[in-house]
Amino acid sequence: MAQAGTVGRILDSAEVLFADKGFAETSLRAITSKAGVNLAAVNYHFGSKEALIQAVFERFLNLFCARLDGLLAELERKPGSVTVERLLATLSQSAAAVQRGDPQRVAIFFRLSGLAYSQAQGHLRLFFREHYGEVFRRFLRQLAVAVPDVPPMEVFWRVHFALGATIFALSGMDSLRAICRSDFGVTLSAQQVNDRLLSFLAGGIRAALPAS
Amino acid sequence: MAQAGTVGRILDSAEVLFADKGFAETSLRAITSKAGVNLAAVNYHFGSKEALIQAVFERFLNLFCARLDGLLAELERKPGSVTVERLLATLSQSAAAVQRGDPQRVAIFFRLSGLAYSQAQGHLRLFFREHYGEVFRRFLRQLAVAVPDVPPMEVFWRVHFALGATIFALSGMDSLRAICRSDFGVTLSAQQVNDRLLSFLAGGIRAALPAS
DNA sequence: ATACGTTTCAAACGTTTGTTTCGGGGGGCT
DNA sequence: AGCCCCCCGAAACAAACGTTTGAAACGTAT
Repeated sequence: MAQAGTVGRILDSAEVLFADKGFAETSLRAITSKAGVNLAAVNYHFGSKEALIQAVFERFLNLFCARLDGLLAELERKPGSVTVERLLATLSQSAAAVQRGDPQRVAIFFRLSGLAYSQAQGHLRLFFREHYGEVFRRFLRQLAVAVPDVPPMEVFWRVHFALGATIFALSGMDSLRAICRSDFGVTLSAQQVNDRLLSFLAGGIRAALPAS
Repeated sequence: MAQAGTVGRILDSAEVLFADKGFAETSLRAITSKAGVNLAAVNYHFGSKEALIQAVFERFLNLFCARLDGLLAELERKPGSVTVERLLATLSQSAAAVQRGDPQRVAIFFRLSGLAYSQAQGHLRLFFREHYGEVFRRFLRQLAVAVPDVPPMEVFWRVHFALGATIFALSGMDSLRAICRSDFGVTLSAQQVNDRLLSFLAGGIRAALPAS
């Protein structure tokens, strides 16, 4: 992590600090001193703090979406066998693609997503839709095929519900596991939490439609 | 909203601005000028900005938990008929208790919850557990009864997954409804979104257990 | 009317923030 | 060599922030 150039070191430090404290609560001085670079380097290489935040996201999302796009393309070549579980597992695999050696980066990725999702008032939501909306719609399309009993619009809503459950659960997984240990005396691995989450999501996506 | 005393006006303005821009991005000057009070009033009445944030939450959570506690007590008096759907509806009703005349306050409540959950890494979770853990465990106990096939620890995890889905879906409901309108040409009411969410959650909570 | 505790007000405080400036190298090119 | 372009570094910048201050205004009980 310390070998890369100035730009890489800034990104590495920024993503950790952002995930830890939030965007506004992390100063450029904290980032640059952790990265061991000059304060002015951020504005020189990225232009502004906002642009740095966006760059951090881009590095994650490019990895995630590239992997997801490839896996979806594979699945499209063998239709008929796409199930909800397999599609959800595809998302898991894609998320794992962001770790780049450090397994903790998956957690960082989800925490950043949670931050962005709740701050969505501003530029990040538009940015996401503009740059990665295509992959997202591709996923939505395949999922609609996997659950033919659920109308596309219902699938849309359920995917967003699932997104919320995922981001929320995984961004706070550490504290949840601690509570689970103290309340039930059981320590779950990240993989076990992931399995439970996927079961929950699959059940929700396949649930009976509301009365209305 | 402008009739109440200084303390009330500060709280009213603060919750709107916080929900709109986040905690760090909202200055005390913005709050006090919107409330029409002096800047120093916040530190005089609340002590600090952080204490103000906490006070905003307490006002919401007291309403929510009081209502939830009452409804759960009612349900406990007629056991045997408690279903997942009824328990989830109980939560909906409790959330509606925070609106205090203004229906928009429910959305504010959820947006604040989303912000707090993603911003404070577990700290708010601890605060919540300390102050309102009793009500929460009461709910958990009843839910475990309603789904006897799901072990209590699994219920614990699923409730937190459900919490995430709820907070994130409802805190961004406005933009989601806009996307739904543009993608499907359908405008859903808040009630319709709520019904869909509850179906999803019930399906997730009752889902088949993971293989493990 | 006087005295008292509470609340409000304008002003200033000290810090921290993101950003900018300017000077100095280092390596490749003509 | 000289020139150019890219990168780094220390310092300074103005603005915004949360917080504090001390005095004025208030209602109320003596």
